[in-house]
Amino acid sequence: MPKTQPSRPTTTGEPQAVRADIIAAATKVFSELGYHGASMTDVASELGMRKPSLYHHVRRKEDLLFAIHEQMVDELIAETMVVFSSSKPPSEKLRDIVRGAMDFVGRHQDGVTVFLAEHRALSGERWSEIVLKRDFYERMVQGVINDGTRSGAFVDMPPKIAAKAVLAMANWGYTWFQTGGEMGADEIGDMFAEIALRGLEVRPG
Amino acid sequence: MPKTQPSRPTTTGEPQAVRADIIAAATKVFSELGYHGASMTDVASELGMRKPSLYHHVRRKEDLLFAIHEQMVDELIAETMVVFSSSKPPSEKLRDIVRGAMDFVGRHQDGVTVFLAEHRALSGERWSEIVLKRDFYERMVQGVINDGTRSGAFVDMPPKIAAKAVLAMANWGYTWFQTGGEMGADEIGDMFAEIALRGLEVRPG
DNA sequence: CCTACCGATCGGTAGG
DNA sequence: CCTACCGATCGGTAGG
Repeated sequence: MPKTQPSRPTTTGEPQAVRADIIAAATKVFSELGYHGASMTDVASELGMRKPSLYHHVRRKEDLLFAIHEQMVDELIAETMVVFSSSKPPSEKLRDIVRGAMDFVGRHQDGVTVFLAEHRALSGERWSEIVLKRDFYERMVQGVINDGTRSGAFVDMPPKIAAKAVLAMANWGYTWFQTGGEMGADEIGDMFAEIALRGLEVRPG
Repeated sequence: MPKTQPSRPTTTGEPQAVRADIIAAATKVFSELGYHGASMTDVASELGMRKPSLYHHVRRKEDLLFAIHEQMVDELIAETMVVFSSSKPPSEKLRDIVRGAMDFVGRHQDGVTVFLAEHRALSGERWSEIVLKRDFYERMVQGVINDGTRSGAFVDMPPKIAAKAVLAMANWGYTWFQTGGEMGADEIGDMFAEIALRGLEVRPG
């Protein structure tokens, strides 16, 4: 009795869904065990397949790590660009940025965990590529803060330090935020934005 | 009948300097390569010895990870207890806490990196032990914020969220602070404390 | 006898 | 998508 041929011996044109599933599985597994603590067998198991089958779709383990990083930073930049390009005043832009950052952490906690804590295994060139984008994001935030300072809305403080302080609140959320916990990411984002704005805004008094 | 006890590799009999050197080496190596990315050979090399010699002093790799965690959290608690137990008002205590936290990051950047990013490899029991101490530290900070809110000095905001926001600034510093950079940890700590206090204090106006 | 340390190798598992 | 493997390296330990 001859067995039926494999239904899908395609080598070109990987279906988008397959790649997305693989990245999603890798994101979950890497965030739980850490990049070096997770094996490709773990990722394959998450997908219901064996390691050699996974290697049919992925060349190297590091490629998955890079794909996760790229996905996260690209999406965060895209969302923040909308805010940055608006005609709102700096204080409202900063509020939207802090809210958006915390919301992003809530929506992509596993991906953010990998992005913020698992970059040491990336090659120098790939890490540089990610750093370039990450710095672009940070410069948008610094720009908003700088605009606020020059318009007299914010206190005079080095925009780099102020941006680090403000983004830290949301970034750090990846270590403790619980989906389905007492408070939602949106509520927490509102409070962080409140603290950040009170901390930076010049108020009459 | 009593026989002479063979000298086992006990922690108590170990010269303090040797153990301190080993923990220092592991801290450096783990922070650079990550716990799983670093081998015991790497740690041994850092000490100028071979791996089996290192194993004469250390039972398991995980013991080193735990020792680093314990050292960091114990020292941070000890330093913060002094501030917490003082008779200063909440706003000044919070300023000292933020300054102290950032200063701690500057003085122990490698150790803080391991403490904040490399805990997944700890066993459940040992991680629970660390979490207990970490939570004790956080409750001190929450207590200061709560005191400030009840005395009318701070705005009314959930102390847990406010503490997360304030501590995030310093914690996040482990990812970007550079010893010998433009600004010292003390200057950055002052600015973070300024943002945190402006963000939480109720000011007339 | 002790310590500190060595070269060699154990059972398993990593990425491929 | 599988079984069957590889060169290397992992954490940990043997005897001397």
